[in-house]
Amino acid sequence: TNDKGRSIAYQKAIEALKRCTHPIRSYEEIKALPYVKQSLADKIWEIIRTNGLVKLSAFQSRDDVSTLALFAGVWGAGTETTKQWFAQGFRTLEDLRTRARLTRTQQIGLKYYQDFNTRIPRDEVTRIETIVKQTADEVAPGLMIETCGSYRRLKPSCGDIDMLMTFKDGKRHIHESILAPLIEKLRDIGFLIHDLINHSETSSTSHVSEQLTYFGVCRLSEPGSLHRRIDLIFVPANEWACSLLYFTGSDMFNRSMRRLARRLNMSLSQHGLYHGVVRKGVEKINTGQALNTPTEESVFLYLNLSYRPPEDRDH
DNA sequence: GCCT
DNA sequence: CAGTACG
DNA sequence: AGGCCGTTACTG
Repeated sequence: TNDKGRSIAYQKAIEALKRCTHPIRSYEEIKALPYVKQSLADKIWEIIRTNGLVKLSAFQSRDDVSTLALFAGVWGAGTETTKQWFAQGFRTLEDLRTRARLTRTQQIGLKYYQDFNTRIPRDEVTRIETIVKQTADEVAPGLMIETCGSYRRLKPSCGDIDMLMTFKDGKRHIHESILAPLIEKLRDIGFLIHDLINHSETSSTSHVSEQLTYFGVCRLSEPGSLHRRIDLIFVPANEWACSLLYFTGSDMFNRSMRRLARRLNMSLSQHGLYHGVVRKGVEKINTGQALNTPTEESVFLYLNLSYRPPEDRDH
């Protein structure tokens, strides 16, 4: 439903369950897990006992719930849009295609609905990575490129491809005129099929950061290859570590690390780690000072955390 | 829904 | 601005 | 009781 906080609580409980290595024998053992109390323990116990959950089955078979879940698979459509579509009487993807008013990105999201919702095997990500790196060597030499996301966390399959880039020579500045050719070349060789977000060409006047974002759709030339979501992010060298941290995730890991930073009167984002931050409620009175973060390890150190390699960052 |  | 997206 | 990530970034 709309309850954001509850959804987060459920996710935390799920992660706690995944972390639990020993077999669960009793109701009390469940309740002893972090983020699992009465309500969730009851539900988990029912799942263990009956191999299902009456309330969940009833929920999932509701017409609105299953339709909203279907529509949520369209990239570019979120809770509000899917609710609107349902209210307008649409029930199938064909309804959306023929009758719904779609934004440009939603049209792409719908067109490749099946492909985007199919996981990408590691070795395909590796092949895609190779193409981007080779092309970068040709048209924008001197880039350091790291494939992040679940790939860097060593997952056997990935939802999309996340590639982070900066100049090996930290003194060079990220600039549209250098990066647009890379996107263009990738398009020319038939690798990039569509743009979803292309900051490298529509350089906005308002952006203060040097970060450039490209979200698009790519496909390997081999017959039968699916269309894949690819994100290319270009960052200045001084933001490399925090960007690497951010782009590697997982999302829950990032959020807990940012919460910790906040508790320590610091602030952490993909741009950097700041200390001496003064907040009053939600707004910052003082933005604090940027800390020098040459490596991911340095960020862990500032936060008094022992280092965790990417494969241990699922939560 | 759980934590502080 | 609201909505959606990224990890 | 109030928070649950980011003064995150982009679209329309």
